Amino acid sequence: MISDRQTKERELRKEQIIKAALTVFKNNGIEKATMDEIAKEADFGKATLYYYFSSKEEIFIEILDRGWKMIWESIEPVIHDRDKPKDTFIDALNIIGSLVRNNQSLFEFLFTVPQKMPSSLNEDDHEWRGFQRKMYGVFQGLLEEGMAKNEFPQMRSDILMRAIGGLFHGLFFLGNEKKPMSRQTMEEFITTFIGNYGTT
Amino acid sequence: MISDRQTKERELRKEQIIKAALTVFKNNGIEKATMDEIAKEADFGKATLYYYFSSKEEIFIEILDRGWKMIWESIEPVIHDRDKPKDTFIDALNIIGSLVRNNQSLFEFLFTVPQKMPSSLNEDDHEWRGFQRKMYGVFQGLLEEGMAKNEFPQMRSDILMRAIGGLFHGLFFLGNEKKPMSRQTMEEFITTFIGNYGTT
DNA sequence: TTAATTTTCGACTTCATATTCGAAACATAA
DNA sequence: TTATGTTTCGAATATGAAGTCGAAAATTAA
Repeated sequence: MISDRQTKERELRKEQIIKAALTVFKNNGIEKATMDEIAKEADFGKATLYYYFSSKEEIFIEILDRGWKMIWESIEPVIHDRDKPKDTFIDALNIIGSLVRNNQSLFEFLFTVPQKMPSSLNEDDHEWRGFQRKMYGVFQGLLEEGMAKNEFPQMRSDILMRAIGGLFHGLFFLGNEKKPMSRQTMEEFITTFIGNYGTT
Repeated sequence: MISDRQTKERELRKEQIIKAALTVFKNNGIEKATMDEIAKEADFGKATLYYYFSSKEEIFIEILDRGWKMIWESIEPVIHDRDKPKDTFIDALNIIGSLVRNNQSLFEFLFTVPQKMPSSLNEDDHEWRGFQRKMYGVFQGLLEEGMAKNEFPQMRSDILMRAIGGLFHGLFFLGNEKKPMSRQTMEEFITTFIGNYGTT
């Protein structure tokens, strides 16, 4: 018999573990994010982690699923405005920028860990993959529509995507100082690099 | 007594091992780049690898040292022309682009592995670090001089560096198709993104 | 040809870390 | 209070990969 409250408490404990995992990741880097470390940080015994998650990977997957879902739900409301694709594009980028700013270590995890972990994390059939794909699709669509309207330079949209993706990544995650990039600075960059063509 | 020929043969075998390491890295990803795999690929016994290199890390360091040295020596001849910083900047980028195009997997290693491997690879006192630092210094210097001459947008040069670094990285190493980026496409991007200000 | 030197090797050891086990502590319902 | 279910845990096990060992094979010098 599992009461409502118990379910909630479990949820809370899972949350606690996830948070600890991210803390360890932030403080010690992904390589030191061992189950022992996470357990210590979460203030649980190691075996308890396995009571809540069936594996280390499942913890990571849960973080990815939640994170990408959050990203998707944050941009979803603005992306249907297809009137001025470039503005919409920049709006969406800005939204993601704010998210990153508010929780740098979560997003560093979302954006960089899958590369580093070639385990089954990257298999195509995870929920988060779907959100990621949808997001890329939307951005690329906006680029294409924007090009059609001459709001962007005429280039192969997939390559342009890569370039912008790299740019964004560089802005937020490269370099030593892990200070969050201010909205203003980011907008400056975005408009400088991709905002100098056509209308507006 | 070690003859000249013997020394050369040793060098050759080291080369062979390094090559195998890169092949394994390319085919199976960094995580599967185990000593066993590398040995199999190089067609040596595992212990033989340790006859030539004192550790796995030493193999990686040797790759990094050679690679960054190559990069440095390739751009060194052009970077002293401080007349038109932007042109010099783009020349240097193009040179690196050609190198990457000729040996994608080597440069993927050079540019992405250190991030993924937090071991002592990243300690400051490796030869390759010196070359890397010099290269960044040169690029950043060119950006600053270029800004002074209004050839680049006015921005914090360190952040602009990150952005361009990310952009370059995205162009060559993001996305699925690992086809090399053509020189033409790359130049288009570079000029589109950073070549639209001031003189020419 | 033989002795010394150099090179090669697979089996073994070591080590770090994920995962499991079984028992205890705790909570809940009767 | 007792029986049943839930949660916790540290100690043990399993696994995978780096690195070592001592002997054998190959090469060289005499």
